[in-house]
Amino acid sequence: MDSHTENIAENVDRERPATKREQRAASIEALLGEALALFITQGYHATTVEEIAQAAGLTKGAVYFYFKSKANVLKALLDRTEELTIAPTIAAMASAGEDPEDRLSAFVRSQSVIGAEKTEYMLLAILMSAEFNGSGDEIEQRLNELMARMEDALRETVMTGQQKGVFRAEIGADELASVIMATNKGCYVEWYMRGSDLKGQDFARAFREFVFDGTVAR
Amino acid sequence: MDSHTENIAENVDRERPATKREQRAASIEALLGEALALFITQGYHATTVEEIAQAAGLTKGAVYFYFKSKANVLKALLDRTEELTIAPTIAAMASAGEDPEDRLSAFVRSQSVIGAEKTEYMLLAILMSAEFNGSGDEIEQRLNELMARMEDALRETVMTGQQKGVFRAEIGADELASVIMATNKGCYVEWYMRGSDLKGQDFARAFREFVFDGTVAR
Amino acid sequence: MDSHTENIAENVDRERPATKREQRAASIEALLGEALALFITQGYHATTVEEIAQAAGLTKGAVYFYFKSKANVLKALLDRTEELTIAPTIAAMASAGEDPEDRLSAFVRSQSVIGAEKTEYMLLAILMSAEFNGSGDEIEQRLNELMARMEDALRETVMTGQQKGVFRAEIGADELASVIMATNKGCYVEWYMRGSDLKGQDFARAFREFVFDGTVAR
Amino acid sequence: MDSHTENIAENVDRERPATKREQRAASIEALLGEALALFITQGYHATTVEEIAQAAGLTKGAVYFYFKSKANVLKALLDRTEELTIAPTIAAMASAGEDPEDRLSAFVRSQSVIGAEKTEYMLLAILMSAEFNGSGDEIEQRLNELMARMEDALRETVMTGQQKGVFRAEIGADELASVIMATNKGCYVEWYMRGSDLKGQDFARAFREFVFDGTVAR
DNA sequence: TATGAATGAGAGTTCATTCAT
DNA sequence: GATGAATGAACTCTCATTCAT
Repeated sequence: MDSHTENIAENVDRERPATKREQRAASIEALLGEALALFITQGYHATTVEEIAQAAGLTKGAVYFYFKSKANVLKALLDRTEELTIAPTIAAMASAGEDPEDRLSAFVRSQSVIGAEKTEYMLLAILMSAEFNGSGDEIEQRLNELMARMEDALRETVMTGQQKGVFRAEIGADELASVIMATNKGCYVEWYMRGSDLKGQDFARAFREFVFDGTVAR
Repeated sequence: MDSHTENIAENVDRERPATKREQRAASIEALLGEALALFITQGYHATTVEEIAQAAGLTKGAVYFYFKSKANVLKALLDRTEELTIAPTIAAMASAGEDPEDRLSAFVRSQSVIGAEKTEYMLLAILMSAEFNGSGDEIEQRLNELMARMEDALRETVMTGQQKGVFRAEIGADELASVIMATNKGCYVEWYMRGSDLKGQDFARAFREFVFDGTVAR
Repeated sequence: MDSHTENIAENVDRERPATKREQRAASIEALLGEALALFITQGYHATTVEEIAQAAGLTKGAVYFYFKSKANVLKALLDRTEELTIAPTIAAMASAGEDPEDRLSAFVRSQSVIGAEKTEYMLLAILMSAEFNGSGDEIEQRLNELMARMEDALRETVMTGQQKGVFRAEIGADELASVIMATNKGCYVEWYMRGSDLKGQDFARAFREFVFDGTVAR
Repeated sequence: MDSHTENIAENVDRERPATKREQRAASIEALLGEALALFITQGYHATTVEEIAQAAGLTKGAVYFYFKSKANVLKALLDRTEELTIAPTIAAMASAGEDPEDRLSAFVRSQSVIGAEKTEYMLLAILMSAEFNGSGDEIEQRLNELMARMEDALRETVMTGQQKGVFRAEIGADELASVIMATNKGCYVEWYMRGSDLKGQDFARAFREFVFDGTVAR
């Protein structure tokens, strides 16, 4: 229906959208995009609503019109993070079959790809986890749930691998899974902070080898 | 009760220091200690000068009397971080001899020990790096130098190891060193955030194995 | 009772008006009704245009379409207040003849009846007088005129009564009339705020006796 | 100790107080005084913290330094209201003996005197009651308690008088007491809004006669 | 040595209002 | 006839900082 309308009005001006629905979508997209970039580079608290609005070519009021509060902007971004990064990774692991090595491989590959394509969303979850840790905020809870979903899937895979004798068993599953996650998160942050100095292919490969060599029993 | 204690512990009264010099030192110590804990748990920006002062049993004015600014409190803590964590690790690597494996081992052990004993200082450097990243602040510069000293030492060791054929050479030294640092930092943060759920021995060991198995050529 | 009225007014469908004129009238009626209730319970400034609109099942824009401004909504309500409460009371006094006691009685009865039937409109005038007092607003002027009309009629009656020797004369007419008005207003507000705890008949009677016994010479 | 100091430093400058304690007291006094005037003339919500501060020759920050929130400024004023107007009136009634007429007389006289001397505090309670009515605010509760104390004392006196046959008994005690309070409150507001037009002596006398003649049985 | 009063810049948020559709 | 996007001014509140004492 919507696409039909677009087909008719061929050279639709995308900067000043014709319909209200389009305008709404465009504004929300602009605001979320700028907020994502700003939250990552400056942190949530150090970013002002005014900055987000101005970066999107709007005013503060527009942010509150669409999101009601600054916290809701972050929440909307976390919804996307779940959808674009957490869920795909868990799905990739699930569809990799029963073999723990395949699952770990799926995890590592999925995160590698996301790290290349959706870096910012994953980074957001990691950085906000640190910023909101211990705040008692509702967002802290949300972030914990988000990360826990991935960590749970990882821990389960690690345990299965240990039971089957393919993953190193002298270390507790919880601790091993935690170090994997730590490496994963650490690489995201490092890549973000030093990315321009590094070769992406090499960096991603090193990350994968670390996880694999560190986890698989020899 | 209090006076009784005072009578016993002759002139070393730490609660009510006899001399001005001691009082000065005690106040500074209290302020820095509380600031360290608060910066880590809440972040720098989210921590108010008032909170620091109150936690130390003083008032805001005292913070400004001793440190002139909030930023200086952090700088003082970063001085200690360098002294207590960065410098010892670099020294340990230096005194490990020429063998790259020994040096890497020294790095990994040193960080392991620090992770157990001076966690907070190292954590401070890592968390503040994230918080100040891209701020253009003078502190950002200071943090970069701090971390760079450790990363430079690590990169040099990695390069030597690659040249001698003992470290995996198919990945650039810069990228390999970065993943090591990423794992290191990631483990600090993970330990800080989930420490109570994890067995420290296992976690530290997993960290060491990750770094070793991921770095050494097979 | 209400459905009976509807049965008489045959095809007056108030929920989905057939003609635009009817729709217009229905929307205006809904908006004014909700605004009246909200201004009384929350005050003018504490009531938002959005609240009024939502309560009437419309959006903010509709309020501005019909009334141009929030102030105009109040002005429209004050027009009705004059028509439904002030004017009838003055008319009742006028048609009570020349006898001051009859006139006072007409005032007191009229206000008693209005207090039972049109409480909200009279209350609006009283509460808004307090809220806008000293604001320098145009509405303040409007409210002053509204109340002055009633107070003038009352003062004149009091003066006549004093001259004829039927009302107590040791107190100035202005002051006596003011205390009558004060009692009147006070009772409206008290009834509004505590109405559910009180017996209306008794309360209204006490009001009438206060005014009469306090005014008539013994 | 403090008075001793004052005695020594004879011509103490009261505009720029010497000691911090004096400065604190002076600032608080100025802020509360201006807040009282503004809350009465403009209402609580229509008064900004900035206005209060400026009127007292200070800045917004000072208000928050002393009171932590705008609501606390009002609460502090309500404490004074209780102390200066409610409590004295109840005390006057209590010390008037057992005779209901004496008690009513004490109430009416006390309120008359307060109306002349502490008008603003009593007015504050009355106006804020209207403004906060139905807000669900903590302050609403506080105001209800405040007024209830006076109303309870009044109702009890009315009941006793009715039982002894000296007050008119054909009207419920609750309703009679409510009309007395309504008259009382109405007169405060009327006096405040029209005071400059009226003779205070006459107005106060009219108020007293209204209450007495309306209450006492003939 | 340390306090407490006070400031001023700026944050998040609300809301009456406008206007294209 | 009515909507929904967007604005801009104003509001409450926070906080690093200064300074007289």
